[in-house]
Amino acid sequence: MFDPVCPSPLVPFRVGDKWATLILRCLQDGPRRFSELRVPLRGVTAKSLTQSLRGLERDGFVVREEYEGRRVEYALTPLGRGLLVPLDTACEWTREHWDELIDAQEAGLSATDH
Amino acid sequence: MFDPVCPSPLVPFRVGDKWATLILRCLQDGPRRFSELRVPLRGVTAKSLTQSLRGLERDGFVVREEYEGRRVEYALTPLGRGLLVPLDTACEWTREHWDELIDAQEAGLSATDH
DNA sequence: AGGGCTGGTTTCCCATTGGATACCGCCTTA
DNA sequence: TAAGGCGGTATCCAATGGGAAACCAGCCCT
Repeated sequence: MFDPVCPSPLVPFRVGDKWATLILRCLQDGPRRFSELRVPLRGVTAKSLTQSLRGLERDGFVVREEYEGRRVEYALTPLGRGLLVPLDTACEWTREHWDELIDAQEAGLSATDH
Repeated sequence: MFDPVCPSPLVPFRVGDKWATLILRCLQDGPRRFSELRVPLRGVTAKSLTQSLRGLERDGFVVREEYEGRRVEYALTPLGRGLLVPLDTACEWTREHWDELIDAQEAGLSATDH
């Protein structure tokens, strides 16, 4: 899922911007630091990560907590945690219909090639 | 929902491009013609509608059926109909948490104003 | 014969998204 | 004291998304 060559862009569901769902998923097991998020989200630039986090924060899905020193943690709010529920439904549907999705897409693509 | 001043862009869920979910919703009660889709989808240009329909068709969520004369109908495929299920879950979650979403968003906005 | 409707296509243009890169102040550690 | 990690910002740039407007062929109606 976090692999740069993963086909997740094929998934018809998106939440917010490109990285938002992945960030929510990264936070589901507890708060994470900025640099801890950059590891699983391979390929995300600092700018994009900041942008997405600011968006999620502005919309109340994530809180930014600054501790002593420069330590900063991002955590889900109750609202953000709630958002994971329908997101999981969507992910599960996608997994269940993955083969159909791929087949339909390949059929659609080969229909325009010729 | 189809009103041009409707706040649906605030919803954190999107499927495909800007018009895709609305098109799917328009098709849930049966096939519709191109011009029939333009009515409820107020403000959609012919180009955008064509683009979205081609995308949904390419991905196997919608079929384009050309009948005698120039009559053309768009209908959901089984896959497209299935997609409505998790989409409904997402819509319902959004409706249930609408007030929280709005409140959180206003709080987030006023935090940057000052 | 002309005007309108249907189902688009084409062109142009602009705003937004997001990647690459360089840079930054602060802090800890060696 | 220098090096490196942390948590970003600033700048530039290319690709994409999507609206506006013009156009079009084929049909139907009068």
